[in-house]
Amino acid sequence: MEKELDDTDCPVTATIALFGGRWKLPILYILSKNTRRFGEIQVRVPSISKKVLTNQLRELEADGLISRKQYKELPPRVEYALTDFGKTLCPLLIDIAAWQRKSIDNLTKVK
Amino acid sequence: MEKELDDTDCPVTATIALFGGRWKLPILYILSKNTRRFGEIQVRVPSISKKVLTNQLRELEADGLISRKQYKELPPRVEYALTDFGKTLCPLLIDIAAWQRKSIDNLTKVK
DNA sequence: CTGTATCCTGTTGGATACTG
DNA sequence: CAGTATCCAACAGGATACAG
Repeated sequence: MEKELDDTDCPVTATIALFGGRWKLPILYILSKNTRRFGEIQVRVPSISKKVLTNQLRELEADGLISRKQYKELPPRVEYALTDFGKTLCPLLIDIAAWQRKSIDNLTKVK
Repeated sequence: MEKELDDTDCPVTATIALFGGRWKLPILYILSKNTRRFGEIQVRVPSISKKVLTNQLRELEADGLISRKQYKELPPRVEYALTDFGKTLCPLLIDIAAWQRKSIDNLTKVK
């Protein structure tokens, strides 16, 4: 009866690896609303540098959560969107946002 | 109509700050099952050092998600448990675990 | 048992400049 | 516009030793 985490500890850890990055959840949330260009994402994630944003996007792409479509134009245009797999996270994003709204008192109280 | 993240981007970020640490979600999950002593947690979170575990526990405590009860015994005993506030995260933990189970194929595929 | 203190290394992330 | 390249500082995290 000491096996209670074999099914959910490692899984939880694996999931965290997907969107545990400091900016990944916000990015996923933004893309859940709209396909967005690089600059649009950057504007919507305050105080993230191009370097870090690039890195986070690459990781999300490598994990199959988002897609990257590059248009061969001048000036260049790149659009990011959730993949079908990434879209399966949307309910979770909504739950997290709902939990936060419910708990905002506690959050601000501690701060 | 460009306000879609004022309500949920920052909130998501704030929530991530609570359990975004690499080990926090596993720790919370473990404590959602049982009150646990320091050593018990350490055994159940593979390859976490005492230093990091201590740090994560302190942060979770500071955020009001877990409580720390120290017994003045020899040898010392310390028990960690979810606070009422921490318990409100349980449904979220369950959702995350459920999502992972549903998506394990994609997860292993990408790896 | 439950930590703290110290040292040390690797990674992360900011600033800046540059490219196609 | 959408990055890449480079340098650098700060912090995270492991190993080890020690303490109450």
